[in-house]
Amino acid sequence: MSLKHALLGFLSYAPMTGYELKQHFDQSIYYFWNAKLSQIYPTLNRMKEEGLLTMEVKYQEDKPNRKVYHITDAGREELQRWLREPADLSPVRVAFLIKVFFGGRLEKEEILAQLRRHLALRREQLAAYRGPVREVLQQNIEATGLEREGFFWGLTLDMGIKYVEGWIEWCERAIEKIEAMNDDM
Amino acid sequence: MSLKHALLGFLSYAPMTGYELKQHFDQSIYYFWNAKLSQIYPTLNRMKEEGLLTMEVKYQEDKPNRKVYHITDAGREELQRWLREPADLSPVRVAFLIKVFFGGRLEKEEILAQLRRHLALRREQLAAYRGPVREVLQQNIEATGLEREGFFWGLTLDMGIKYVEGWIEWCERAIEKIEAMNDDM
DNA sequence: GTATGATATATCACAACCGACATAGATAGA
DNA sequence: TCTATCTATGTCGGTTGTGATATATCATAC
Repeated sequence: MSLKHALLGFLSYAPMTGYELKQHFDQSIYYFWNAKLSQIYPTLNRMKEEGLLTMEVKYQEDKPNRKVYHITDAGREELQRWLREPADLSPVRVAFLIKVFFGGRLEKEEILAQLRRHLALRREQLAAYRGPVREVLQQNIEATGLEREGFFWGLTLDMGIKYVEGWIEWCERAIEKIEAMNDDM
Repeated sequence: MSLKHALLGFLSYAPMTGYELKQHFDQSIYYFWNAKLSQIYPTLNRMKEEGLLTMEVKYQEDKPNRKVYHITDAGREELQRWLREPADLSPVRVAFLIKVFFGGRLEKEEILAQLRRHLALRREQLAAYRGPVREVLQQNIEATGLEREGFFWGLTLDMGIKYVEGWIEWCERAIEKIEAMNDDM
C-alpha cells in the first residue's frame, strides 16, 4: 500500500491533520499520486491501530477540534523499510490510449480531434509544471530549509516534466502521420 | 469504466471468449491497460445484462464449454459514443516516485541502488517493446489484414516506447546528479 | 446582508481491482 | 510416469479508491 507510505513520509517531516496531509498531496505529489480525503481519514485510523501513528486532539473553542497525527518509532522504521525495499514497475492505466488503439473505428477527423484536444491539455500541463508547480516547490524548500530533501522533490518534478514532454512530442508526430494518411485508407 | 470499452473494442473485431479477451489484453494493450480474468468475467456478465453483448455457448465433448461473446448493435453504438467522447487526463500512480520523493530519508548509496535497479528494469522493458512486442503487433496486422487498425495499434506502441525512453533518460541524469552530490549533503 | 469558499471533520454506499482458490481435461516434456 | 503448463470456466473475500452527503465556523467578496 503506497498511500500508507506516502502519509508516513509527510508525517516524518512534521505532525499534521488529515486535512493538511491532503493539501500536501495536492501541492507536491499529485502528479504521480493522489488520494481523496475519504480515503485518507480511514487510512490514518487504520495506521493508528497498527501503531504507526499516534493521534493528539487539539481542542479549540468555537472551531472544530483538530486531530493531529504523529509518526511513531514503529512508523519511522516501517517507512525506512519500505523506502529500501526494491520496487516493481507500477502498471500503467491510460484510458486515452484505449481510444487511440481503437481509433480505426473512427473517422480521420474524429481521431484527429481527440489528439488535438489531448495535445492542448498536455501543453497546459507542461506550462503549469514549468511555472507555478516549480515555484511552489522552491517556496517549500525555502520555507522548510530542507535542502537535501528538496533535491529529491525536484527530481520527481523533472520526471513529471519529461513525461508530459513525451506526450507532446508523440501527439505532434501522431497528428502529422494521420494528416498525411491517404483519405481512402 | 474503460475496461468495458476495451472489451467492446476487441469484440468489435470478432466474437471471443473471456479467456481469449484476456490474451488480447496481455498481447497488445497490457502496457497501458490490464485486467485479471477475475475482473473480466463478471464485467462480461454485466455487459450482457446491459444489452451490449450476447452470449453463445459452444458445447464441446471432453473439454470445458466455450462461452463466446458477441457485440450487439447497442454495444457498437456505445463503443462509438465513448471513442468520440472527449477524454480527461488519467491520473498517474507511480509508487516508485514516492520512494524518490522521500529519498532524502535514505543514504546516498541506498537511493542510488533503487535508481540503478529501476534503470535496469526500464532497459529490459525497452528491449522488449522494440523487439518481441513490435513483432507480435506486426504478426497481428498480417494475420488479420486490418491495416488501418494496425496503424493505430502501432501509435500506442510508439507512446509506450517514448514513455520508457523518458524514464531511462531521467534515471541516467538522476544517477549522475546524485553521484556528483557532496558527501556531506 | 448574503453568498461563496475555505477550514476541518467524517460517514456511507458503491465501483474497481486483486489474489487465492476450485475444477478438469489436453498436451508436452523430463 | 510424473509433473507442469495450457485451455477454460468461474467464485469469494478483501483492499483500494470514488462520489455524495453532512455539519459547523470563519473570512472574504459582491
